[in-house]
Amino acid sequence: MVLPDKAIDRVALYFRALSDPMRLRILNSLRDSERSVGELAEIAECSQANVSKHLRVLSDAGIVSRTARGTTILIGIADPTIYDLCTLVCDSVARDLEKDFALHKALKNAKRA
Amino acid sequence: MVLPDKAIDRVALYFRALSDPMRLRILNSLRDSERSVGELAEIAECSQANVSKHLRVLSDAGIVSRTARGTTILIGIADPTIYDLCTLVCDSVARDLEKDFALHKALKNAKRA
DNA sequence: TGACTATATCGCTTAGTAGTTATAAGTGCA
DNA sequence: TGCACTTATAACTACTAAGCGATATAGTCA
Repeated sequence: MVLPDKAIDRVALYFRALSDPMRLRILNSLRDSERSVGELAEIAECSQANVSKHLRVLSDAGIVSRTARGTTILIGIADPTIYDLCTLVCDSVARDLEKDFALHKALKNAKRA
Repeated sequence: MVLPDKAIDRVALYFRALSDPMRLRILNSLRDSERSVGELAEIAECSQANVSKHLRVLSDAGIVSRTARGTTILIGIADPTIYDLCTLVCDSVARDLEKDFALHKALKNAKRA
């Protein structure tokens, strides 16, 4: 498959939006319900200014949506695909960790022998 | 779902490995077959040193494997999951672009009216 | 209108990373 | 042993991004 450079850049940008622990924490806390910026700051244990910047990255990537609700802004998931992505990656990471663990165990056994 | 911080960091690292256009190009050219570092540098139009660094990032994330074959090193895909990921993201990006396009068209029509 | 609340943005510092060139390290071969 | 070839690393520059505090903006209510 040949992908045009622009598409590749776009895909890279999407992955980049998901490449920060703080942003993943934010997304994780949006699984069940929408939340205000303030709530997210509290949950993610992070300053409001910082959360706001991360939300900007996420909404630029089209992952997150904002809805003005009175004086607050509700943040929700615009693209549920991310949870499929995260599930895939989690599985992959888990397999990797198991492999590490198995290797570690094998080394320990080898040393004992 | 509550994820431990370490797991989140690991997932973020995985996404980060996929968040660079050059690395995506490299991975894209590994779809059909393994390739040497030199070949990858040629395909991706990028210096050998740079490719080497990108490959380090990819193999640290467990995405790519290296096999010494004589004097060269063959790079292959260790975790085919990435292609599922890329497909999902490509679809999502495509939807987004269509939305942009529809919006653009609507705006043009509105202006004309 | 003015005070209050919620969110976004600015300026700054620090850290990380993509790219470069030059060089080192490893392997196979004459 | 020394040469050619392939890959990895080091040192450097330039750029990007994360974090913080302070400030600006915008909506709501008295």
